Amino acid sequence: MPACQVNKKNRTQPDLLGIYQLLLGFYGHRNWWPGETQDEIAIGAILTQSVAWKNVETALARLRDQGILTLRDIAAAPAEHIAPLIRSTLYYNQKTQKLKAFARWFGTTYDFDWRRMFSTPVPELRHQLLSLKGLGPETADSILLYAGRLPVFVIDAYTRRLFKRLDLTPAKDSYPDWQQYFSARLPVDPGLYNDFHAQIVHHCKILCQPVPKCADCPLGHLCPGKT
DNA sequence: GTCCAGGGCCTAC
DNA sequence: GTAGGCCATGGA
Repeated sequence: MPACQVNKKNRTQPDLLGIYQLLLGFYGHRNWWPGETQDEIAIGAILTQSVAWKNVETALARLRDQGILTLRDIAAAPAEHIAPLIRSTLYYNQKTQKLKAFARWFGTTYDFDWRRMFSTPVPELRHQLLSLKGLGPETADSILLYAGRLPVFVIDAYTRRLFKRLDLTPAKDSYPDWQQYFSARLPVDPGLYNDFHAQIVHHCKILCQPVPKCADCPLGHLCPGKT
């Protein structure tokens, strides 16, 4: 029987910090968002919606090739110029509009100045981001955590998959409930939030796939194999 | 050919 | 409030 199929009542379940420490011990510090600048992090956060990161890398490289490196460039470029460059990220017409809407708002509201933007109180800034068309909670929180280094835990499909398998879930399967579940159980630490989420993504790409690779999994003994 | 990948919006009920 | 369709590429 794979380790992750062990009956859950026979398991001793550690807390979330314990899970993080197991992943950290296995994979090492990942401290990450795969983007060079704050502008790239924000662009990548929008482009990665519902698509594998590899496709985002292709799009970012094409944008760079055309000299579109910043949100100021995105705001200035015509939509018909941007769309073909980001074809690899699926729903490219929608994403072009999302990128331009965010870039325009960033320019008019904060003059493309991240420091100015992140001096806004977090709840107010998050509310502003969520009011933009095309930015939902995951994208907004990715920008706050990874571009702004603010203590906002990001919930994504990987996080839900892994912790559902571990049977560590909030009562309700909604974004705010998941976020509250993590926030209430972890110290307020953007560095921890960053690396924990990075560990989850890395772990899910390698081992906690739709068909899990239980034999090599550092969490296998904790996981009842649920999906 | 089929399935799925780091969402979010909109509509119908 | 919630389920389901839509968006529409690329790699396994």
